[in-house]
Amino acid sequence: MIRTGYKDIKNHILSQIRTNIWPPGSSLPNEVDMAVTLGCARATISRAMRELVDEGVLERKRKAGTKVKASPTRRAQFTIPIIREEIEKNGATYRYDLVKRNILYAPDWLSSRLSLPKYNRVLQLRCMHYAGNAPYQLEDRWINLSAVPHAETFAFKTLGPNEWLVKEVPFTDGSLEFSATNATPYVAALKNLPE
Amino acid sequence: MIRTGYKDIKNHILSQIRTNIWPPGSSLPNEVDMAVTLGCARATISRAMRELVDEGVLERKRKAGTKVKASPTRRAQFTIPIIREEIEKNGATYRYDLVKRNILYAPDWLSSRLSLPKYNRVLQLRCMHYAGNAPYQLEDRWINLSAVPHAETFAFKTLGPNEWLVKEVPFTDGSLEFSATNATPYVAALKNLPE
DNA sequence: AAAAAGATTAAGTCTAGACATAAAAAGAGA
DNA sequence: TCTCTTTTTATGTCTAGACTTAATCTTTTT
Repeated sequence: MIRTGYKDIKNHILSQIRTNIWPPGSSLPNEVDMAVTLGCARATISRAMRELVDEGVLERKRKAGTKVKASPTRRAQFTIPIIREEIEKNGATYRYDLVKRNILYAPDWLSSRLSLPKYNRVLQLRCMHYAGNAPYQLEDRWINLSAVPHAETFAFKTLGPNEWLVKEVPFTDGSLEFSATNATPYVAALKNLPE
Repeated sequence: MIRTGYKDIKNHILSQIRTNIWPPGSSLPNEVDMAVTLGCARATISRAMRELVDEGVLERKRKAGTKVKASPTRRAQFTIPIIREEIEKNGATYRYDLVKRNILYAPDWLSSRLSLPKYNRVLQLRCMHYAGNAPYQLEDRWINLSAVPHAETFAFKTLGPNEWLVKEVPFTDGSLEFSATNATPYVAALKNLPE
């Protein structure tokens, strides 16, 4: 091994965990010691460990040290596609059509779900996305006009709301909250979900 | 501002993006310049930018530089809960019960879904999870015995398979594949999903 | 024995500098 | 004009050292 990079360190740590030399819950050597035994700088160890924390493998606390997570967090990550990209990736031509455009006060079920104030104006858009000539997806979207007021002046005739929002309101903080059900019964080594 | 940390840099970059000074697709100053104008070391800029790449806000390429992602990747991240933790978090007492334990050859629908070889032995477990006295969730789990052979000798009488697997098979690579449907119609500023 | 004050430790971060590497841009030659 | 080679440039990574900070451990005081 010519050089020990942070990726080598990560792999080393993972293999120690896999072979149960460092079982779940156990403590790892501290950064300084590990840097000495593996022959690299502390910063390199630090980066490797930090990434493993991000990946849900390790836990760290000041002074207490670094531990293998007792119950490793299983994280799923997925990308919310822009519909156009999804369709074009499959080789079909994308077509967009606005079916309905409506400004109204948020109905109760919506304002309670989003904890909006009473009488909050929202823009309702109903759009069809076509793959070739076949209807692909019906999008029913509600935009909070007090958060994105200039959506009111845009017609959404040719550009879908998702793409418009992505372009016009480049970045907004906030958490994406949604519910997903019906995981398929699944097996693979140890990873699966209750039905 | 006493010191400019990498978090300050991140916030700075994000605010430049939000205010459209650096619109989607545009290039950011290079690390060295930015370090000079913001008064910190290049490594600090580098870390800030690297994290923003991880978060799907920026794109970087050697020599080409750093750009604001044109269509920011919306990433959703969620944690697959250990059922016990989920129940106990809500204040109820957790109880586990094994309903069925069965070793068999993987049925066709399963082996094709997981591309297992023909005649692959699997362990089927059906377990009830109770919150207090009320049934909370029925778990139907299939474990690939050629991947985790020692699952065969464990009875799963008192400990559920999820927790056992997490403890016994500390870490395994592999991707978690699953399908989720029925996103709730949703609004908040710009974030939502097609129904 | 309990509470408060202090010491110690390990992670968290920043710096300045170095070298590596991918890719774009510029130049040379056919 | 096209292809090949060279240069340039911005990111990627590593290092050694310093300082900060949260948390634990120890000691002292009540």
